[in-house]
Amino acid sequence: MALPASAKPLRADAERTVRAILEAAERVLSTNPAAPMEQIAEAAGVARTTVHRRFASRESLIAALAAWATQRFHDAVEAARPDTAPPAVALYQVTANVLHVKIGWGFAMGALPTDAPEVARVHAAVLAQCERLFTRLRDAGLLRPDTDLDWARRVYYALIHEAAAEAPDTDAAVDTLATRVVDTLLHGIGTSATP
Amino acid sequence: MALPASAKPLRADAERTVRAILEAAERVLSTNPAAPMEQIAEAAGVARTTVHRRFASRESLIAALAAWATQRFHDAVEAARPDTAPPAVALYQVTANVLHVKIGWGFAMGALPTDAPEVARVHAAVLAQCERLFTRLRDAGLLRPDTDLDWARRVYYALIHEAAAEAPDTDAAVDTLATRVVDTLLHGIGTSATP
DNA sequence: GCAAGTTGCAACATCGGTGTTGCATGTTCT
DNA sequence: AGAACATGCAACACCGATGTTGCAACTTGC
Repeated sequence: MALPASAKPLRADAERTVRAILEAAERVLSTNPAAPMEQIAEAAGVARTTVHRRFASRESLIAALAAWATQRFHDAVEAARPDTAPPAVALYQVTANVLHVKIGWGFAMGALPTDAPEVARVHAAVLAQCERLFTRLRDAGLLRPDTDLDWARRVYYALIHEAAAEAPDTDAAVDTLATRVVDTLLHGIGTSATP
Repeated sequence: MALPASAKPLRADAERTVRAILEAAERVLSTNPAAPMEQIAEAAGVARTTVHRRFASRESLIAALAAWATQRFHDAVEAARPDTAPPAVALYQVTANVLHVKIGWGFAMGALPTDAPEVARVHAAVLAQCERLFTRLRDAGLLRPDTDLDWARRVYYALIHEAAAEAPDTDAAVDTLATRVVDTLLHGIGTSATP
């Protein structure tokens, strides 16, 4: 309906504007989800009417933001080849890749109602991917045989969410965070092994 | 300013209304933080004007909701005697108590801007309490000596948040969840001990 | 039972955000 | 250079949420 991408080949000029608006929306809405269009426009360095020209309604802007972030999310997971790489490697790689995206698009990825079927579909796909990866990890003996995979997945998501809150987006920083996330996920923060 | 408690001894009648409104606000706002006062009033079974009579503005309703939940939060932590009980026991007890409160007041406790100094103060106090408990756990040899206490605390909060998402508020269910949270916090979901 | 307090209802004023239009001034692309 | 496109600006209509008031009917507490 109001999808700006793949509808008409936008002029280079306008394309930059769209990007600026999406990035501004991420920044502004992450600190105040109810912020008016005016603030987003201002943060993007454009007039309010321009925002409305690119996104018919506030709703469609939100939808586009969600779609954009979701696509990046999906790409980040796929790039780690979670179905074919050795499970331990895949876990680390997925973690690092997703962290990289989530730093900078955290709001759009997390605190956004995914009404759009497009977005929900991708999220479901990634969820299934995650489920498969965890199964492979369990079969490889890295997770306890009786692991509740749903709980495991939710803990994993939560740890990534927490780690992403520490802003820096350097490659080194991302690797440090990913290491910490994977280590905490597998071993917790305690000293002893599982009883 | 707009604190309905301890200002004037409200009539039993009105007290019930205030409670109903706060509970309704929790329910409604948790599914839609931007929901209009009308919906909250409807959910509470009162007229919109009544809500305005008890809470001068939307802002003050939010503030009262945050204050109410924060108080319960604080009480839940204190009831576990985290400074005097054996650290392992305290950890479990705090977890169970907080889970009990967080199920049912999750929105007010988590997704609420804590502008009020009252609320911020209590949150800071609980945070310090948590820090002390984790130090005691570390000194008791239950956490690795090199543990990043800030990361540990954030993981702990995140796990509680996740666990609280599973609605049931039975004593048995809370104990099951608390066990899972503590176990995951200390040992993660992997098989082997820390390398 | 009576006074004080509480609620629902209807009506009103107000405000801020949303979305639209027209036009003049740039910018892009070929 | 010229056509097509993009943007800023100003003005407007509109809507829904907020907050207020007055009054009649009811409940609570003593």
